[in-house]
Amino acid sequence: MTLNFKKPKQARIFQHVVDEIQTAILDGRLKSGDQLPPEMKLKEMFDTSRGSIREALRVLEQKGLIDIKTGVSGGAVVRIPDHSHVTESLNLLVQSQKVTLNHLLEFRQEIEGTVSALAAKRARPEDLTLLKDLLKQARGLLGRAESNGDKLLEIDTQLHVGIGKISGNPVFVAVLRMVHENILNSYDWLALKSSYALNSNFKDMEILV
Amino acid sequence: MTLNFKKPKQARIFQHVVDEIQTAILDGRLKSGDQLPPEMKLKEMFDTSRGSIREALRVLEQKGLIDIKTGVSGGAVVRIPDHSHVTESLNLLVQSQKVTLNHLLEFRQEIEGTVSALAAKRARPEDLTLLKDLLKQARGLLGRAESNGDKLLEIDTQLHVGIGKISGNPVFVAVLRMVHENILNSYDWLALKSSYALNSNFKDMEILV
DNA sequence: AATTGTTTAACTGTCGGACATTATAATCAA
DNA sequence: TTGATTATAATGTCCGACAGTTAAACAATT
Repeated sequence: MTLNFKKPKQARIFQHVVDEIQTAILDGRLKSGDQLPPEMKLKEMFDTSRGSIREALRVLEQKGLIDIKTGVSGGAVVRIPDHSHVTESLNLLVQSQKVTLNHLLEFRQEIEGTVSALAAKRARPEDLTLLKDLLKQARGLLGRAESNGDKLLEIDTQLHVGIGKISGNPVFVAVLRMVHENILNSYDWLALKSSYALNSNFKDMEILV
Repeated sequence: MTLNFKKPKQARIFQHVVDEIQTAILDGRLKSGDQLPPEMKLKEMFDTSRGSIREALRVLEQKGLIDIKTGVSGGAVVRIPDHSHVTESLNLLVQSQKVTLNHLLEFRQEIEGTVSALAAKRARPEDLTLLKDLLKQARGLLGRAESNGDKLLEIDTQLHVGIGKISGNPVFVAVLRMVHENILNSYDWLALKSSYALNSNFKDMEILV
């Protein structure tokens, strides 16, 4: 037995505030778009100081759970959480070289293989025609290989995330989005536009169409 | 074109402090383990108030870039980055997206299949013996099926996340952790201890041992 | 000499008050 | 109606004070 004691980590008031509000958001008592009370009100509700409330709000903001506006009728608004914050924290790992581009590519490769198989079982006809169309566009752009990098990127994203959607499992969508965006971030994409990467990029989708 | 304007989002001092310190960490001027100056010193260095410094520290802490200790010679210490914060924000994203337990179970099933295959290719002998031992313990506990739920959970976690580690790809580890934690959250785990779920729980590991 | 107990001081944690800045909403003018 | 002006409710920022925590230095006890 390695005797794994954990330090109690001194309870801090702002942390309690964070937990309360976060729980309220996650279990639906606060829905996205809802306004939180102003800081002075929160300060009273939690019986604490404005400073502690503000520290809690900074954390919730960083977690992507609220947005904050200044001015009259401003304040904290519960946010629709999107993938951008996950992407950002994965990006931190990439930048600190804890995760490499190869890790990301390998992960995407593997996961797209399985999700494609799933998607194949569940795809409706209109899904397939959409995919087929996207693939056609992508190949067209690849053939020319000039200025249309932006358009290609857009289609690329739609393809990679699209199969997640077709699979019907939102967990795949979230994970695919996160990885995809980070790959885009760390790629010198244009330099590799005509390389092997793009030619094998859509490999897993082929089985679908 | 969807006309994607972005609001300037009013520069805030703490945000500037966050950016400066984060950049210093990411480009290596601050290495993990390094101590940041105490709040009073930072307040002078950035020519601002202690409150703004503290808000910045809360954000950096939430991002997983620093740890903070109280007491003499305490303060902010640059952290070894790990995947736990990716896991946490993935958790938030998944939890806020109407994900069902079935989605999670399906996702885990699929991803563990692929990651196991990867792990099989890369496992060193000591990895295998460790896995084998864990499996043995798990089966032992399952056979008895009494009080040792906690111990079983611990082994369960080590198994599910362990193959990610063996695969050598930290992205898998983060994602596996996320799925595992979320499954534990939504389960009335104890009620299902002896059900199908646990018996097929380790299926994908079998190919390894 | 090696524990155990005590004090010190350098930190973070918390509070209250004040004023600056921002941007909505109400008011008034054209 | 429209446009400019003003109030005002909120966040953003600063300061000063004290409480709580703990590593380290020191003293006492065996």
